[in-house]
Amino acid sequence: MSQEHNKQADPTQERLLDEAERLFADKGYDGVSLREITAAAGTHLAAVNYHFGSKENLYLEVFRIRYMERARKIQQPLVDLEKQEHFTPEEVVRTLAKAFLSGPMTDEERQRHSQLVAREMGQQSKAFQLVSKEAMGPFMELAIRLWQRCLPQGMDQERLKLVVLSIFSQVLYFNFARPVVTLATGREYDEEFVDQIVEHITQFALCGLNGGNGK
Amino acid sequence: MSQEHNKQADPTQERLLDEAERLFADKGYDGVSLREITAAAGTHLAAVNYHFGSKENLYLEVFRIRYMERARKIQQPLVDLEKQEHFTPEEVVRTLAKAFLSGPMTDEERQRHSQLVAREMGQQSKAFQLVSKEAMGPFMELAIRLWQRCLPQGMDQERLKLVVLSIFSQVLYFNFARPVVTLATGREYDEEFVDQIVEHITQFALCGLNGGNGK
DNA sequence: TTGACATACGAACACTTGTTTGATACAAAC
DNA sequence: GTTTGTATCAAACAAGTGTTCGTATGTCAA
Repeated sequence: MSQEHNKQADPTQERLLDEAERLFADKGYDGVSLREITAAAGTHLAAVNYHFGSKENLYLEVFRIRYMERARKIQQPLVDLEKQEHFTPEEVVRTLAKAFLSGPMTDEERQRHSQLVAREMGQQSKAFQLVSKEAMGPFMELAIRLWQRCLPQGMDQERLKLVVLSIFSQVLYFNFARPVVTLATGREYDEEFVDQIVEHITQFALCGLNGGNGK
Repeated sequence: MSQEHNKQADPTQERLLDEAERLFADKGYDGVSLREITAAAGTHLAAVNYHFGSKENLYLEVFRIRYMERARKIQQPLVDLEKQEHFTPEEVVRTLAKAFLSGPMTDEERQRHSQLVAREMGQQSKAFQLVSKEAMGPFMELAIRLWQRCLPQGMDQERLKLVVLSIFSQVLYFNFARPVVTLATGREYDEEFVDQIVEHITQFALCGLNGGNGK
């Protein structure tokens, strides 16, 4: 029945990674059991240790594979922007905000992405080291390069780093702390509201960039 | 030996709340066991169920008592500011940022405060409902009232809410995601750096307030 | 002394946790 | 056919989980 003689379309490993990511993002590492994950993936308990060795390694693989793949997708628009000859600071900020808040992924994926990383930001775990080295570090350097190229006046790198962190804190927050945002504003995360948030962050950061420099 | 015949100076309940808060902030609800907490508090396992009924209720009491007490302390400077006759938007922002980042509490307390609430922001738990209703809601209304009084031009409440959320995201992030900030900037959280962060957030937000409005 | 009450503590409870083992099925290679 | 390797699954493992129970200890009032 199958097109080819090789493995089926959606092998156990993939299903395990999918369900593990979903549940880890929802409840955190300690909040999910392997039985819950394997049941959701439609397989048996021992499959985790067979395919991934341990629970901790399954968690890390979620970051190495699923998380990093999305991180690259998110950075892509900024990578493309760098290839252009001219661009404005406003374009950089808006591209950045859009990439995190209304990029090509589904809404659920974006939320997962932020939830996963937000859980790791507070402590220095292996997952945190991976993310900060492979995703956040390069991302930060890229953003700084872009602004240093297009800002009319030079701005010292130290202040630029704080700016990047401020923007990053906002896109992260508006993604993962949705219950707070919804409660505070009374707005659901429909397309209109997300566009509004992107515009808000863009203006907010842009003024911070220009105004702070002028002072 | 004791001064009085009543309870000792630091009763079991208090020690339990202290250690529970510290460990919950560090490892999250599911990451800590009652045995770990009771051992740290120098008492026995059954003490938790005797004094608090259950693990979940101990967790909630940490928020009801320890967290809320600090939340009031943090809001106090803004409450005081509201009593004054005149103040500038810049004062509001700086007071707000200072309250969260360099207030009267110890540095460790501030970190705990942010870690605890950051863990709850993603989901709609009982602790989240408590915090958002008793602390974040009033805090947000207070900040909006202050700005509406002192901003030269009126600003619609909807945009003001987004501004408050943006500022809040930054103070939260710079407190609880310290590993990221330290890694990105190479700076430790000494007094000088904290002052720098406060100043950064102040300028950043202030420009966002004025600039965004003029557009 | 007697009784009542709050607190402290050890031991056990029933249950869940991550991990391991051994058996089974199935396909490809020799 | 035999062997080899991969994948699946049930069952059990030891360790850890939150909770409960019974009892001891101390203090204060009658």
